[in-house]
Amino acid sequence: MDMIVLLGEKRRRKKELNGDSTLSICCWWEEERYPEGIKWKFLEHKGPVFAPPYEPLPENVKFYYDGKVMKLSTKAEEVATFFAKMLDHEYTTKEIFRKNFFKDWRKEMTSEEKSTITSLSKCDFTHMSQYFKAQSEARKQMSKEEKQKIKEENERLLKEYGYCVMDNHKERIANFKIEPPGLFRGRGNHPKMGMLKRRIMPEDIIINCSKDSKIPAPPPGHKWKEVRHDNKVTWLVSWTENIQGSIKYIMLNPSSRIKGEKDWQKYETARRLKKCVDKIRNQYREDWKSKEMKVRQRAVALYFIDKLALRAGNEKEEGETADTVGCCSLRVEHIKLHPELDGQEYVVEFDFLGKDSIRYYNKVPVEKRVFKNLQLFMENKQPEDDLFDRLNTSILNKHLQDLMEGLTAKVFRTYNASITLQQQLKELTNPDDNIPAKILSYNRANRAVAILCNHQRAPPKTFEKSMMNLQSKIDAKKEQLADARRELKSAKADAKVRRDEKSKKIEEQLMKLEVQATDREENKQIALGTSKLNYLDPRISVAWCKKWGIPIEKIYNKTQREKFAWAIDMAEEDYEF
DNA sequence: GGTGATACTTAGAAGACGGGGT
DNA sequence: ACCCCGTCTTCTAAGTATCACC
Repeated sequence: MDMIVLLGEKRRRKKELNGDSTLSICCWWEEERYPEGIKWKFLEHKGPVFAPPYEPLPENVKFYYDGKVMKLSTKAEEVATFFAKMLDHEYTTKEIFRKNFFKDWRKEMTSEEKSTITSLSKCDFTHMSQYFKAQSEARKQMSKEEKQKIKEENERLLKEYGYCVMDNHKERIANFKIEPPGLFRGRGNHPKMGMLKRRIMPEDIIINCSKDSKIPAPPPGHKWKEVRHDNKVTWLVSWTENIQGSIKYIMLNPSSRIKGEKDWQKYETARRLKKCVDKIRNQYREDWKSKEMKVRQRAVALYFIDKLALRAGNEKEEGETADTVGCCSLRVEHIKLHPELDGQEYVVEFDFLGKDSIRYYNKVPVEKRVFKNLQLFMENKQPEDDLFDRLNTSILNKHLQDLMEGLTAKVFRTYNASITLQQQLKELTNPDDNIPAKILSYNRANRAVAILCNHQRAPPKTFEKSMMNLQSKIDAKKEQLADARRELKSAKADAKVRRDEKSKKIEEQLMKLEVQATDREENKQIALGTSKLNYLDPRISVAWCKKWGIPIEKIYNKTQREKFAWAIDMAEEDYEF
């Protein structure tokens, strides 16, 4: 595989540089890799950190039912506090949320409570809510020493539980704290919103570690559900969550060998797709003409996945989650066909909710054949029928596997994201620009990818204000520049040079602010982080930084540099995706 | 081919932090 | 010294994909 060749090449280069006859290994990416399936040989950790136990409210904090003070049992009170803490959120006004919450809350009540509390609308949590607000206010007002104490306690916890040993490395664990109990908040219109997420106990926990490691001890008086020694998986701890019945895991940080290697491999697969994407595109264009309906549907779906970077679209259990779709699960109601729209022919209008209930809205001119096929697929169907009724992700991925080893639908997103970044960087970088302007170009290239992948964010609540602030800074700077120029004009010859330098400096500052304003404005509803972290081959960015003399810190923050350490070490300025 | 279980990646929001301005 | 705002970090939900079993 390419990776192995690259590995050897890099080592050789390093060896030559060092004049070293021994092979010096310093990082995981210079190590030998395990055979398929084996994830580690040694794994030792301290187990998870549990959520702190519930602390009952002080006596003076009251809950009212139907206008009268009511003392709740500890269990019922705990669940009530979950609701009280969310009182300001619009969640708590939603019918489904209230219904689910009330149903689960009642399960925690004593029989007396159950018979008294029969209506959520008669419950008054405002005093409890005020108490929590005062608490968080008090936390902000804590003295330096108190804050320091908390910080030290967190550091101690991190030091003790935040790391594990996997083979020869001490690795950071991503999420060593067990999720605390609370009310489930789904995204979008989730049928289970408001349900009680129960407290996880040691008896729920499966520990995974190696036989010859020091096995973590359960909290006193408790037992683990199970201790196993499975080195075919990467997780350290797992438990089953009660809302969807799905399994949750404690795994390693992105900077770890096990995650980094996989990430690297992901980009190598995408690069292999680059080599055969033309062939695959020709193939699916041919398949638009197939006699078989199944093949045509597959070919049109693949075209969407490739052209529009849609997700695969697995089936979901109805009523268990928010109603969202991806490519294969698109329904007739999610597209509109326009033989002609705004002077363009064969336009498909997409409007559906994707992952996290983020809306995908796009009007796309397509080839005539695609358009005709879509008309065919929609014939005699109801709006709620599947658009691709002969297709699912399993069929699609099986086909992709035949086209290229390791090819799945998501590889197209990775490939198209990375190749777009590379192209856009080539197109947008102006060699004469200064560093801030070059970074604007980088962000614009990144933005092109985020738009392709439909990575949106809610415009920050303070967006307008922050733009205003920036604008007033710009105005002030302009004023300053005008002053400096007047001074320059009237300055005596011997002071001219000094004055000129001053103007230049102010000019540069002004430009930096203006670039910042442009960047922020363009970024109002776009989230760059997701593509940067998950879709863009980091070696493209590293190479770009090297080529133009941009410090890598301008592109990646500390966490990102840790995650992409392999790429920062590996990529040279001539790297090509 | 369908189905449920499992393991892993990808995702936006919320909360914590910290640096610059006053 | 404090506060405000942008950035970083954490949190955990929501996807993708594969596999065993029928």
